[in-house]
This record gives sequence, structure tokens and C-alpha cells, in this order.
Amino acid sequence: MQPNTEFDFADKTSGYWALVILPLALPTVYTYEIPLHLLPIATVGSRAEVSFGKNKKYAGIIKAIVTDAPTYKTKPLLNILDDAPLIYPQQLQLWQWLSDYYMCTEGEVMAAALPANFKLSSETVLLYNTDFGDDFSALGDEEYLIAEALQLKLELSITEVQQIMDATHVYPTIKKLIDKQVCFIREELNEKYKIKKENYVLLHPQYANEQQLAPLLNEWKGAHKQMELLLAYLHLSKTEGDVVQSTLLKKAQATTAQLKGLVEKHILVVESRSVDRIKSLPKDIFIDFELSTAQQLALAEVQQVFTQKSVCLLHGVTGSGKTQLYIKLMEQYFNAGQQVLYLLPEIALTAQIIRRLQKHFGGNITIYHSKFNNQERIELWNKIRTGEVKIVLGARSALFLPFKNLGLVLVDEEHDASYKQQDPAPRYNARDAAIYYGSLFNAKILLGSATPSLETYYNAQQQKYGLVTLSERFGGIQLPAIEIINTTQVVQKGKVMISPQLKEAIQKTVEADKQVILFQNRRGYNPYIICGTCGYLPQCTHCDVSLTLHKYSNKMHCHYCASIYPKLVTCPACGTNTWLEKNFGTEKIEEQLENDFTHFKIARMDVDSVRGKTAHDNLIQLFEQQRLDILVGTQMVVKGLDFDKVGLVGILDADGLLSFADFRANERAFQLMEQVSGRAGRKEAQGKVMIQAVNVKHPILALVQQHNYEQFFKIEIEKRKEFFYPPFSRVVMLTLKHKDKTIVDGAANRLALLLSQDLKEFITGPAAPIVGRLRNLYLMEIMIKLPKEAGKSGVYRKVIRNHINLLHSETTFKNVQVVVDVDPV
DNA sequence: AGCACGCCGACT
DNA sequence: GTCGGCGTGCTC
Repeated sequence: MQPNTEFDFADKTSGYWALVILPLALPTVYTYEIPLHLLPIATVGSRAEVSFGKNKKYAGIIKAIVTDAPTYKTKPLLNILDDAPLIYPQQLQLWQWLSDYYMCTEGEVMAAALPANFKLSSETVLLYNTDFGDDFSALGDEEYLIAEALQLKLELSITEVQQIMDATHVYPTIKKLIDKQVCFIREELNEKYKIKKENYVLLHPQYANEQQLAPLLNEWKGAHKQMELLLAYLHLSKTEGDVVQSTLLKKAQATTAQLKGLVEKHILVVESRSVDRIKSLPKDIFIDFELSTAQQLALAEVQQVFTQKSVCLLHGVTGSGKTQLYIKLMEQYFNAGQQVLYLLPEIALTAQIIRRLQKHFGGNITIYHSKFNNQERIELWNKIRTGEVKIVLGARSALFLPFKNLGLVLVDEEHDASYKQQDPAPRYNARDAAIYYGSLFNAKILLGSATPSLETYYNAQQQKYGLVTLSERFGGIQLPAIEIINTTQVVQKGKVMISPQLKEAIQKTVEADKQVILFQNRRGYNPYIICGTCGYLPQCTHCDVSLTLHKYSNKMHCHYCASIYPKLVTCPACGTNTWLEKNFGTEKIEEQLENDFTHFKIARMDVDSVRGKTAHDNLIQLFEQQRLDILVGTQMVVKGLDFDKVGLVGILDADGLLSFADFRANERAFQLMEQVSGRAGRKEAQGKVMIQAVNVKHPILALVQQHNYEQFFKIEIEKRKEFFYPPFSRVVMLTLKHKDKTIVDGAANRLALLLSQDLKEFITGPAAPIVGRLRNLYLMEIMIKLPKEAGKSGVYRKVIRNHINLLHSETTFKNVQVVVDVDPV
């Protein structure tokens, strides 16, 4: 694979070709000839600048270097953009695996894997031909406009041209301008990343020894201000070591001119140094706590498992102190000089956990998530690649980082659905991909959860993974007592659902100086308006869903396509104005609570209230510092938060959780309720949980009440087995989309028929999903439950791929989009 | 993903 | 008659 450096350079063609992955949804790699002069630096894993199509340029990744000449003519690589490979062979292997397993292209994986600033594509720039003169008489109106602007600015980007012409159809005009030689075009591939430089002030070498400065200072002849500046410098360099120009000038209240004076006198020198954007903490490790006996035992068991198996599940009840165990384990791998990846669901990546880990690992721990800007990501990327950074804490995309020497992967809250990427391909599950990625390094993988996914727990039971259980809460605190409240009566009154019992408990809890968390599931349980006369229900014009009423905007929102509509005054169906507000979301609950408890401090936490970078953390901090009494929220309040003073947790609507129509409904409901409950009584005393439900006989509720995961697993796994659902099968969900209803229906039937030639007994559907139309596209779904026979899954995927291609070869169905989702959640 | 080519409806 | 709509196909 490596280019032969002994190659005879006298030969003109190098005889080597590079297979390049482009960051586009293209099914294959593209072959480029490696020009002789680039051969020594063209290495697998580096980015190459290539021309693709008529004039676009991209930065692609060299996947492989081959010596067999392709049968078609090739373009040359234009440039090699990296001194050293950006990614390691393990990354390429991971990309390949992801694209195979999740049935997407490697380009899509690349687009997801690389930080934005590494993904370059050219921008077309129009350049004015100064030889053209200024005779614009032969130009049309639009051509004239552009030519005039070009004459003035000499360069225009395509976007600027679009603005000038106020039109999208700019290419024909540009073409004419080029033909008439008014301008020519250039394709620019810009490296956006600039190393941040900062000016440092140093003593001139002739004063390297400070004693040499004394005569100078005693016989100071220069400006007084310059001496002050020099003294300020000496002070700063004593106290802080390296002196940054900006800090010095600020401190001495001096100007650059004065500093320049000293530089000219060869007393000081200014040096531009690249600085790290990532502010670094001291690299001390400080692990000052001791594990409890139960934790120590569990840690020893994990270590024991890792001598035989590479994956281990840590099943620890909420509040058992899994994080402490992780910290001890991380320390061990860190000390062995290996890198550690700690994955968390995006939402749990709060300042809380970050602070906690930084306290122990200081500057050795690095955080990587979507809120970081591009420059910071690039710097991190490089530090991880060189092995300088040892511990990374991140959400699912941190999986793509180029580890050099990965020893341990921790997947916390392994059951969490947000490890699965939903929308743009690759639709990967970071937990599963982490297991594969780890195996490439021979790393150990620890999956942690209080409510493991059925798949993982099953794997543990089958001895595929090791299993370690922590059934005792840290400090011996009891798991919260759970009370189930029948709300049949309350519901009938059509009011906000806070039962008298819950209301009383809230009152008592807050009065006892404890905090309350109220949980309301959001999806499918939103406020809406309905016409009280004719029953008309306002719906989104692009999607088959009813609109949600938002109080703060007083507008109706579509939660699927984000369209916003004004609140209707008269009913478009019957012309009356008798709207009824139905149902309730977190907003409405907050409103109700404010009425009921006028003296309590109440806050709401959901996607609307925590928009923006810091709102979420701020709210958590407020709650942590007990400046809030009641927190009302959705899923968000569940994840990874530790609050010491929560005495009561209320689940307002358990029916809503249990009523989803898919095979994971019970699992999700159990996990959610168990996790929410776990927020209660973590440090000092046993907490209390109240679950409101109409269907109080639902078996899951009893299991939650007993905190009985094992029993839940036993019941649920039987059902999965009976109906051939995961973990007994592997689900592949095909979603077909088209703007014409009859065409999607036809395509879905056709595809199902095609698939049934090979996979007859595994197909369910086609069927329209609950939301049958999204963004003006009608949807149909086909579910395939594939058996998990060893070695067969590749064959199955090929069959599916072939049949989709076959469908697309039929003219009627050519434009039907088919989205493939492997292991959907 | 772009971008060009090509075949049909609404205007000078 | 042409302009420009977007459906279709290709990019090493």
C-alpha cells in the first residue's frame, strides 16, 4: 500500500493510482493518478485535492494506493493537503464497516466523521478580465450588471452573483460572460483552519541574564513610559512565566508604539507563537475518593471479565456510583499510557459531568461535542491523533476521532436511544460501532446502565459480554418508594393532570426544603386546539400531523417540519370561533403549578426553554444550587443528572409512555420511569416517586414499582422471542418517500414483492407510518426482520441493496426515495 | 451533492 | 419562435 520511494523518478507516469473517498453520497470511491512529484507524500489516510466533475474541487481521503491501471482515463491528484495522514487505518476500517453495516456510502460516513474544516469543497470565483476594456455594448442586461460589478470589485463569488441578479439561474449568464471574455473563473479550495497565533514578549538575548539589565535600568535614558513598560514586563515574567503581548500592554497601560520603542532598542523582542485554543488545565490527576466495598468488588469483577472478554456490561442501579467506578478504571488505562474514550448521550454532556471529571483528571481530559466550534475541533483532532490527549469525553460523534492507542471505551447509559443517529446517513449506533472500533485496537469496552437495553442484557446472558451488577446505591440509600396514583377521576374533568395526592406531596416536599422534579413525556402529548363546534383540527399543510399550540409564541407549530402558523381565529370549516385547548405540555403544567404554588420557584426544561448554548447548563446549575423548588421537564430531566436534594419525582402521565405502538414501547417506558425515579433521593434519604396513570393495572408499572429489572427482562425477552424481534432478529426498516401517494404505495408494494423473492418470511408491511406524510412527501414503510445467522448478514444486505436498485430501474419508481435504517430505534 | 443536457409550456 | 421550467444522468 505504501508508495515505493525507490521508484524510478525518470519515468514519467508514476504507475500508482489513489482510490479517493469524496465527502458526497456517491456509491463508490474514485480513482486518480498520482503524479510523480506527489508520490512521496501521497499516503493512505491523507487528504488529496482532486477535481471532480467539470470544475468542482474537493478534499477527498486517500483510501488506498494501487498499481493496476484502471480501464478508464483518470485525472491526476492536484495536491496532498496533509503532511501526515489525517486518519489511521483503523478509521478507514471503521468507515468501511459503518458503510457496509448501515448500508450507506463511505462518502456519507466521511462527511459525518470529519470536522467541518477538514471537508473542503471549492467555491467558484469569477475574476474580471482586465484586458477586456470597458466596452459593455455587446452585453445583455444581466450580463451588463455582472460585468459592471466585476469591473468594480474584480472578484465575485457565485453567491454574490446570485444576489446581484436576484435569480437562481446564474450559470447561463456566467457562461456567456466567459464566452465573451469579460471574465474567467477560478476554483478555490480554501483551508479554513488557521492556527491561532499570539504575540509573546521576551527579553532580547543580550539581556538573557537579568543582571545585565541592572546598569540599563539605573542609567535609563529613554522615555519614562518605556521603563514602566519594561518593569511591568519583568514583573509579569516573574509571576507568570511567559508574557503575552496583550496582557502586558493592558497591565502597563501602554501602547504598541511604546513596546515597539523597546524592541527597536533591542531590549525586548516580540515573537509570534501558535497557541492552543483549548484552554488547558494543569495536567494533574487527583483521585481522592475511595470506592465502597460494593464498588470495589464490581471494579475487580470488571477487570476480571476484561482478562477474558473485550465487552462488559455494568448493570448498576441508579445512584450506585457507576461514574466513580469509571474514574478508577480510566485512571488505570491512563497510567498504562493508553487512550480512553468516554461516550455519553449528547444531552447528558452537561457542565455537571464535565466539572466532575475535570476535578479528577484536570487537563488530561478533553471534551468533544457538537457545541464546539470548528477550530477547536481541529486542534482536538490533531492532539488525539498524536496521542497527546489521552482521555476524551464526548457524544456519539467522538467515535470518529483518530485514536492512536485506544485502550478503553466507556459507553455510559448504553441503552440511550440518542446513540443512534437518526437522520442524515450514516444511521449508526455509536454503542455498537464503538464495540467494533474498540476491537480494532484490542481495547476493552465497558457498557454502563441502570436499565440496560434488552439487546445488551441478552448478549450478557448469552456470555457474549461479561456482566457485572451493582445493586446497591452508594451510601446505602434505599431506592425510592414508588406510589401509583389512579387518575381516572382527574382526567375526566379535563384539567391539567396533577392529582390531589401529587399536589399535596409537592407542597410537603418543598416545605421540607427538598426539591421536586415533574416529568411529562412530550412526543404525542402536546397541546393543540380543536374546534368546539365542528371538531376541526388544524393540521400542517406539509405533514400529516396536527399542530401544537405554543403559548409563548401564541402560534401553532409543526413538530415534524418546524413550520409555524398563526393561531386561527375562525374555524376554516364552520366559521365559528369556539376553539378548545386540549391536552397539555410542559408549558401548561408550569402555568398550572404557578397558580397552585405561588410562593415556589418553578422552572421548565424542554427543547423550547433551553434553546441556545448555555441555557441548559444554567438551568441545571440553578436547580443544583437549590434556587429552584420545582423543575418540570421532558426527557431532558432524566439524563445523567445528579441532584442531591430531590425528595419527590412525579411522572404525570404513565399511560402516554406505555401507549406507543412499537415493539420497544415497554422497554422505553420501563427505562424512562426507572431513570426518572432514580433522580429521587440520591444522597441523604430515600426519595419518593409518584406515578400517575389511568391504566394502573399495566404490568410494567408493577415492575417499575419493585425496581425489578430482571423480571422485566424475563417477560419482555419472551415477547421478543415470540414475535421474532431483536435481539433475536436484526431489523432493517425501509422508508419510501414520494410526493405522489399512489406512487409510494405502488413502489412499496413492488419493493415488498421483489424482496419477498428472497426474504419472504422476514417481511412485515408495507404499511403507512403513523405520520403518513412529511414535508410534502408521502411515506411507506417496509420492515424486514432478518435472522442473525453468522456470516449471512452481508448476503442479506446485498439482496436488499439489489432489490432497491431494481425498483429504481423501473421508470415509474425511479424517483422514489428509499431510506434504509439498520437497527432502528 | 453539483452541474449540464435535454425536452416541454408561457411569453416576446 | 425562444426562454426557462425541472427531470435525468454523470462525475475517476
